[in-house]
Amino acid sequence: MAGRKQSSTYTRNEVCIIDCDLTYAVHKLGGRWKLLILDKLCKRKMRFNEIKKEFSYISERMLTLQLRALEEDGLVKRTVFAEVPPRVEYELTEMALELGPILKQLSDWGGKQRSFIKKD
Amino acid sequence: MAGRKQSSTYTRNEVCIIDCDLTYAVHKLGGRWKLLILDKLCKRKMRFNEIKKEFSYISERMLTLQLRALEEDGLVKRTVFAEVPPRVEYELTEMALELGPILKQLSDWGGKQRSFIKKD
DNA sequence: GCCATTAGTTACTTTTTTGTTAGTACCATA
DNA sequence: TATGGTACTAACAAAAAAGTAACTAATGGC
Repeated sequence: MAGRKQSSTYTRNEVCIIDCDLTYAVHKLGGRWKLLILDKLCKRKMRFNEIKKEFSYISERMLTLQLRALEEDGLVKRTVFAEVPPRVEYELTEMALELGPILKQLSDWGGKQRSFIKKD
Repeated sequence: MAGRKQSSTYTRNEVCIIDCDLTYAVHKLGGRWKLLILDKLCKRKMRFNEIKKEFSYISERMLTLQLRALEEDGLVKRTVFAEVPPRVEYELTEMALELGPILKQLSDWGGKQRSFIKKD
């Protein structure tokens, strides 16, 4: 996100893609781990290491990056407790909760598409 | 899609991501231009160059790649007419049409999220 | 024979995204 | 004084996605 060339075609196209509400939305949810994280958090608030343990192979760096992006986009609320060792809790915002039913439908569609493709 | 290392963490994680119906679905729709193309095609069937003209800055290569991926995933039907110069028409499949209402909701959510974020 | 037209393909470069590894701060406890 | 636990950060490397530019096939009309 930081340190991009402002004039590349890549960036110019991104601007036009973000212009559309739909591609904007997918852009916001498109990180590799974001939806999986949201899925875990919709059950309950979790600490950093709890989330990490849900995904065998995610690196701490990636988890941090994805969580920060979700926070910046108003989908996740991050609460830091002034303790040692540190405790940080993550939970979904109202905005993210509204996404739930839509993602459920998308998930159903995914399952259907998958089995449809496999038939061939 | 072709020629990937089979053993990288990237690929191993992808396997586990594709395992989930939701992330699978987003994976299928996640190409930069795919949703924009679907959006145009849901109005009417179109020829290659017609689609191209809808997007000022897409390259022929990218358009080809995205269309082929959509075709492979059963979202777009490609019809080649045996004429010279060639004529090729693209149209949505039933599977893609079912996606319409879901994408509409996602688009609405995107608009809402965008204005919510801008307020700060 | 030569050109224009459509829908591509190929080889290559650029940019972004994801992953690896080692290290940090903090303080309570042994 | 050393150790452990949590939630990170920084520098770097690997992989994928996107973009650029030049080229192709086929044939009807000139």
